[in-house]
Amino acid sequence: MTQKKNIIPKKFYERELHTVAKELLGKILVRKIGTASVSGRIVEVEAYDGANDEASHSFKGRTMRNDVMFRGGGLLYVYFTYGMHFCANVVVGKEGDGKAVLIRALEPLDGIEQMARKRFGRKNISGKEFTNLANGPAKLCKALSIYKNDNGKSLVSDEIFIEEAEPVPDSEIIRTVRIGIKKSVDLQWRYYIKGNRFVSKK
DNA sequence: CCACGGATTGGCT
DNA sequence: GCCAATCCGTGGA
Repeated sequence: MTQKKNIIPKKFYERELHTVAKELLGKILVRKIGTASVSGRIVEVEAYDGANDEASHSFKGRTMRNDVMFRGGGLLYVYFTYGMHFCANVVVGKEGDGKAVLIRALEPLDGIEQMARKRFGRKNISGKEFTNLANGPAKLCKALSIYKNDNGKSLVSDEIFIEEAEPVPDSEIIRTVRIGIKKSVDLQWRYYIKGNRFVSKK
């Protein structure tokens, strides 16, 4: 099938930060690489707010690095960290807001052999390696070939987009503190699907 | 199973 | 200079 799928429209991303974060759970992130398609179900996210959130890249205002976060909902914000990793965010809200949702983990769906090659250099992998394909923010970027040149791209496009899917009921969503930050550590702005094998950390 | 530290670049003080 | 929205290998319990 080369038919257009149900790509989530820009309006979805322009709503309230935590509403968008929770509703992103269960949706499908799709990356087209040539004629191939690589995709995964979003199972873990974190919200970052420009205001009252010291852990957010946007907290201290607009700079060259975080500019995409301020351009309004529906864009991909990719940042480079620890000298070697990329992480992908969905920009949320209106122009000037500086809000985004970090995609922290995917359940691999299509293009699993492609992901395996990107992550481990071969197409045949163990069960443990399968669990490890995209269960972290930098791992999923490597699996989907998301790099710095993808920063600022529209998610309402043919190349990289998020597909509609059945919403995950509130009873299946765990809300807890974010991972790997040293500021605003008490905000419970991390959301993940209860019991999912591909969540990075319980 | 868990804890720890090295890798390695670029943005900001 | 400092240190980061991370990952992986190593070493010990």
